[in-house]
Amino acid sequence: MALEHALLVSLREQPASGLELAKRFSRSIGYFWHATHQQIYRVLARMDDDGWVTVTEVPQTGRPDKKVHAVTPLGERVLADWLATPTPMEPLRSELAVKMRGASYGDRAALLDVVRANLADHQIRLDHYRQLEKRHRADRDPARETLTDHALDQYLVLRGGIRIEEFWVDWLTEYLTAHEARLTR
Amino acid sequence: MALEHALLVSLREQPASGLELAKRFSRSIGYFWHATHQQIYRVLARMDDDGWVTVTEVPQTGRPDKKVHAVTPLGERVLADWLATPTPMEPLRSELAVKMRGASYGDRAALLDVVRANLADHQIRLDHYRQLEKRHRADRDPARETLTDHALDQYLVLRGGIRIEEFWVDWLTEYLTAHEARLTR
DNA sequence: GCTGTCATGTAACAGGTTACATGATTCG
DNA sequence: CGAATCATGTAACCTGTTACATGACAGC
Repeated sequence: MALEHALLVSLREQPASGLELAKRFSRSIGYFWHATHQQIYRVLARMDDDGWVTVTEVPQTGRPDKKVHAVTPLGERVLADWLATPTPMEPLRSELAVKMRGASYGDRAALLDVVRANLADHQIRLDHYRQLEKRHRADRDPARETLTDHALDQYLVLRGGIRIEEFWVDWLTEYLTAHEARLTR
Repeated sequence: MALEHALLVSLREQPASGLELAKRFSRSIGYFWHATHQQIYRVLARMDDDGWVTVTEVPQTGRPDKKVHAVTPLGERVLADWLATPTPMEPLRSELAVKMRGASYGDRAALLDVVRANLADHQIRLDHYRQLEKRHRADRDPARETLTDHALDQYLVLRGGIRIEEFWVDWLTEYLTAHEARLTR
């Protein structure tokens, strides 16, 4: 039950419509959380019912009205409480890892191709995140002390995104290297 | 829909009862996949219906009978097909990361404690995995060429477990260090 | 005219979690 | 005698995914 809270974080940064939230979730927050618009609409409706957010219909020219959601004082309290409660350690869940482990029960060459495709995807995403980091440094350096606490948090979460993609690139490379060494023997 | 396939991998390594599988999932395979016994029983029943596994009741002395599941030729084909199909890149989903990002909307000191607790958990798990790796090396080194392909896969997935825990330890340490530096300023 | 974007939603289903239930045996 | 372990399961619920639906405007 964390999508609610992820939405609260995003809405406290900036009130938004359902679709705007969905777009944010494929960017920054999306380093570590993902949600489709259908899911977001459903949860937003519940949050409105529970009084965590208020909804304001904003008319627009040349496009449909949008419903802008903003966090209420109750929502702020709910978020603050959640932030202070311990989070149990979450295990990574990876289909690819299961495939790598079971490789000998199928066509290994085909599986190595699957791994290569995933490696390429992670490499692209890593490059993208590194671009973002570069832009961030160009904006702020060398006056790092001027960062607000929240901007520092955003930066550090981006660092996490970079690190997780480095994990994938390094690990998948290790896997491929070990098996390619065998094939040529 | 990957629990089925994870179970097939585990059952090809060694036929097992539901509870035995649940235990394995909190160990080796569990580096990257987790499942409770309730879920495993439900999925095993479906796999039996679909003819992917056969069930043999094995009487035991002094404890309840167990139902040992073994993979059928059909199950083997299903597994091999699955192994050769591409896996889309899976985003990491982390509640802790959302909290770190939203830290400024709550009590930051409390959140840093939450992060510290998670760091300690990951450190313990990393130490455990490193022990396993050490044991593995002691068993096999320096005759690494004698490893079967499957044993190599098992080792490389353990390497992934080590790498992911290193990711957590390094990243959470970076986060704490950056914020602790602020507090003492 | 077709495709894409903005914007909101419904419905059905699949997957995963939590709580509860049963019954025997072993260990302190 | 009580607690823990082995072993299997049911039921209710929550979360997340996929497919489908609507309607208007913008750009090629």
